[in-house]
Amino acid sequence: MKDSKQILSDHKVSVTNPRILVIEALLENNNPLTVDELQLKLKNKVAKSTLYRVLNDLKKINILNEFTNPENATVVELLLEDDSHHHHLFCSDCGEIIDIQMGDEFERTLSKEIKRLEKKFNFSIEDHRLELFGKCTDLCENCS
Amino acid sequence: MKDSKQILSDHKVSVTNPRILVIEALLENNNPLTVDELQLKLKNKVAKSTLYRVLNDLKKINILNEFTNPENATVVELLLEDDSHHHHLFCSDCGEIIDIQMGDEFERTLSKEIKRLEKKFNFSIEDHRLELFGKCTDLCENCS
DNA sequence: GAATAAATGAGAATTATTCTCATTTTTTAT
DNA sequence: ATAAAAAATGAGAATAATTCTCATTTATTC
Repeated sequence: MKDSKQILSDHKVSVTNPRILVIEALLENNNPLTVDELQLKLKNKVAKSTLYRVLNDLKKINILNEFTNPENATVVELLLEDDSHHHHLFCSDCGEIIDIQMGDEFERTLSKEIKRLEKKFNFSIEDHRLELFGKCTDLCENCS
Repeated sequence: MKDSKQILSDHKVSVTNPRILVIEALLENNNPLTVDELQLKLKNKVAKSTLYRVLNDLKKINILNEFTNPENATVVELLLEDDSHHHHLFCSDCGEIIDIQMGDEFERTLSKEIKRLEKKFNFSIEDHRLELFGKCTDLCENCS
């Protein structure tokens, strides 16, 4: 597993206990967590205000991705250098969020479309996000 | 312009003044509005609690699309029968949100990918959302 | 290791949204 | 058209998520 202290010093920010604990909690999970789930994992070890501050710190150094699930709860995940571009699949039954990669053909087609839209709307498009919504049919223990 | 009273009665819900005003405010704009912007447009005419209730009512009858902008503010737009499937483009300078349509080739490629992912994760995927982020370079009066 | 700078914890403040309930409006049935 | 019943509204209280404040603690620098 990656070294949380190393991650922090690589990004030239102070290495503190709350930051280490938050990064470790996020590293333990392969998939994104809601802030509530994260808070639970850290129970008592990091103050609520500190947790939010640390999340903002990690966003500032660009190693945290933040988005919302279909219930509008905030979801976070670590984004380390070697993670490649990915999207998310949400289960509306159990709330699970799965990281997905789209195939090359998809990303190529999307790039073409983005070029077209940039011209059409005179925009410079810098990023995109694709979210898929559905139900995990029998994969997960929460969904029957 | 569409008749807001008609829309409500077509969906078998009571035709009330706050609902009419909210629908009309949304009809006036082609692009989505944040709840704050909507509240401003309705200034004094609809109570805050009623506005939120009406938005929930419209969601229940499936004529309202709700999502969040990159600042996590709630954004809403009317979704009437003849509106076709579309996505959103966000300007990070002025906050404008533009409805966009993707070309057929894109949607075809996406469908193929979705089938692949359904098998891979044993999911039934029912919906998707694509969001593009960028800056409108000289289109808009707010962006220099 | 001392001085300086930065981060933390606890809880107050803020913001967005939902809830409560007495009153008003709309619908239904005559 | 009217009365009774049902549903929606307004005002503000309650709740939830997030940010802010500030005295204390912890990290960094030299």
